[in-house]
Amino acid sequence: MPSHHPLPFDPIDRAAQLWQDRIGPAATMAAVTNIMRVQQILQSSVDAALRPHGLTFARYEALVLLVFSRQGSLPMNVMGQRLQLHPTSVTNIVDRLQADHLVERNGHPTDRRTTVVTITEAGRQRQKIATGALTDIDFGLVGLDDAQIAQLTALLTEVRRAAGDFS
Amino acid sequence: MPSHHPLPFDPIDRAAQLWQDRIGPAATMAAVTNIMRVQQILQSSVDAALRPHGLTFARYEALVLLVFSRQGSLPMNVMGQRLQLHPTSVTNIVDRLQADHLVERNGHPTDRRTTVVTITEAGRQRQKIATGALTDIDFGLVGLDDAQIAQLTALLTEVRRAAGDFS
DNA sequence: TCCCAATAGTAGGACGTCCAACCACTTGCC
DNA sequence: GGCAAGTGGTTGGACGTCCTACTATTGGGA
Repeated sequence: MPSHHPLPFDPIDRAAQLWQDRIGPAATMAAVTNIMRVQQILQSSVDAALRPHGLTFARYEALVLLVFSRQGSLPMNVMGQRLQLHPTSVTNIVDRLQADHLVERNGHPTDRRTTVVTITEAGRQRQKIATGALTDIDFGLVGLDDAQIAQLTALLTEVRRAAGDFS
Repeated sequence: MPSHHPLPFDPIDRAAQLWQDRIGPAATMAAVTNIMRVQQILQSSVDAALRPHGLTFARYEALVLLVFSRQGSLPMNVMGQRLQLHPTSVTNIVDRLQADHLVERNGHPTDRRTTVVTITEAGRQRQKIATGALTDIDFGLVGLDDAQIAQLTALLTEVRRAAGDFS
């Protein structure tokens, strides 16, 4: 969290009003700015909860993905597809998890281009602890009831679908 | 955009199902993951639209803030409050805008600790052009009608309020 | 069979964000 | 008046993301 004292007004709403006066319809701009800011808030909260456990949200997501996989292992390119990350981001994350002995890199038995990432027992334990820390703070998502959370998910899923994230 | 081919299924929804089976209620996790991913999509779209004009969304927002200010100038700390950025992020952004001759740094007349940032004429022109590029792509926000966009803004504003972003 | 396009992963660099630490200046209080 | 606490901004480092470029390997078609 940028740890600023809260403003006495909503800066996004104020910017939207000025935009409306000076430029034109501001609804889309306001929505996008809201997404950007809420993401930042959630990222901060989640990372703060994970810091004592030596993880970031990006690395935590990778651990969860591996825990959910059948063998506790996946090729790097599959991880990139599921987490929707650039190959270089996967390399970066796996580097750090490996340095922390939470995952291992192994060669693929038949395709020598492919690197298979396997979660270690330490990785499984770390993931469990981290999951507790995150559920304790509700992933930083505050202020909404169950119906509103479902509504939010539905709206954002529609955006992802329209953007061609999946079909 | 990570430029991956779209998956034939929604990876977030799949993760939520596994979470539900193995860990517990997944609604909050799914909502948070959706926000993270949609933010990433929007950031990519917006930055791609701005790249030909030598801007990023962060720098664009700073330019807009200055254009909207009365004198076209604001102290750095005020910029940080309005954009809800860490002081070091403001320094970084102003550095780059200044290197591009889109803003200037000046001393504050009475408080010598304070640095005042002023937009240049080139900055104003760049902002206009960039705004056109962004409105052309609807800020990357696709798939929602006006009512849904308003609904999304309302939900996210509530999250920001509950998180103590403003009062 | 052999070559070439496609695929998997990595290296290096840019960018934005944050934190910790630091210096300069200002303000408040004794 | 002077010192301590607070404020404003920068520097240096960590992290995650992306892009471009590169190597190694695979697989399909001439």
